Amino acid sequence: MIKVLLYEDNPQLREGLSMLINGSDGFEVVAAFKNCDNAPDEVDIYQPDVILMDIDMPGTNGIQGLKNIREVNDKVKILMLTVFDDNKNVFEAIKSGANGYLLKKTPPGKLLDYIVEANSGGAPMSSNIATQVLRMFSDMNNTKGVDYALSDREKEVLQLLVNGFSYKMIASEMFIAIDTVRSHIKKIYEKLHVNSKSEAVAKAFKDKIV
Amino acid sequence: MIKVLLYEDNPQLREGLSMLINGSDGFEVVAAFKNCDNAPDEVDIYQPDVILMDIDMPGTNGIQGLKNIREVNDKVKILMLTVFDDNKNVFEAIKSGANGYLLKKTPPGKLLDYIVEANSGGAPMSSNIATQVLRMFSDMNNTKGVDYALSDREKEVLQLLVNGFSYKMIASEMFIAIDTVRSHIKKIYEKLHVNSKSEAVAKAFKDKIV
DNA sequence: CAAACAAATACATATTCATGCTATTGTGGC
DNA sequence: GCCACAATAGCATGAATATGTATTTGTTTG
Repeated sequence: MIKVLLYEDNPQLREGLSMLINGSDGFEVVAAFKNCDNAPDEVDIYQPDVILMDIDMPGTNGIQGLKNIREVNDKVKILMLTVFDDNKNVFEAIKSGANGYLLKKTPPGKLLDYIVEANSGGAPMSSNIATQVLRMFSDMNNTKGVDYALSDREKEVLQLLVNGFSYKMIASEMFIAIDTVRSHIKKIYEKLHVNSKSEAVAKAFKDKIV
Repeated sequence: MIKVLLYEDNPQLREGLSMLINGSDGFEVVAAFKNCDNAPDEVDIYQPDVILMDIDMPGTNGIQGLKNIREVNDKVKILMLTVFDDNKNVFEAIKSGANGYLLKKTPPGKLLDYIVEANSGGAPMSSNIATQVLRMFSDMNNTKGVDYALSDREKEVLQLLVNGFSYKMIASEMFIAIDTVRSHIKKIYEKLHVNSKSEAVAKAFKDKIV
């Protein structure tokens, strides 16, 4: 018997989900609430195996509820439910420890499968969500960054700037005159469209130049 | 009719997969190869919709094959097949543009579902793979970094430094005197063990303080 | 309430930066 | 050989930064 806890503000949908789940063998809705204001306590009381958590709720929303629960319980499986495959929320939910992310339009039969899957340690995701996750993943690790066409020498200087070297230190490190360092840096600023050392350093990090 | 291209070194498995797919309505195996040595050309010739790609193959392996194909074609859906849910390969495959990642023990019926799902833009993953991906994702983004015990005010200042603000700009932005800005920054430097703006900015990025 | 601490303010000074303009040298391509 | 360009170097000037020291005002915590 998989014990399910529901968080959904829409009364019709909450009732519908409860009936669907309670009417299926091996599932039981232990409780259902319309917001997450007391989620951690409720989880503690009802000891569910799986939580279905709506994202958009008045009061404490699903993402915050997820975080609150995860602060005290990282065992219960939490499936996020939403109408949109909103990039920002997906990302936030996943990094906050959600076990899956489903669209509300998920057909009822499939929803039960997903609950089972989550309960046994899987990570059910609606396929467009999964696609999005993979894309984020690959974006995050493949971004070569913009090409600012820095010369080798300029890259070297920028690298040293990033490492916190002063002009003087760069000069002695690279065996060139400090005025040369100045020239290089001026050129770097032009190419990066910045006008201070710290901006250059920040940009170097952001655009993964270094 | 979904056109499938197979890469699998084991002859039995290759035959088995071919028969399964060809024997199902709406699927057709356009070709099957035992390694990826000429994958990009073969993809070009056979124009498949979906590629099933074994990871462990002699010669050019699946990961490399994936990369080679993706250099010339980012439209074809590529499903990786493997016996292990090997962390490193999963990661590498995903960031190289795989559309899904399946374990070989996936039951035949489900495999066909997955092919359909990939063909329609989804990202099918065996559930333990999905779990792993989520975990990687959350590990990667939850690293709070070292705690330097910066005060709220100091964090605010550091944030502005990172955004390339000068002392003067920070002062007017935060409605405080420039001398106060100085004090805050000095304190930040002490806590971060640095002694220049650009070092502070670099450290803020590295340690994900901002 | 007192102690501890963060936030804010002030002043002084040496160093470092940003930016302008100019000029020489070396290298690769046409 | 000439051209374009990167790398080097020099000079000048005003702005910004780093660092020290010291005081006042709130807040939090024991």
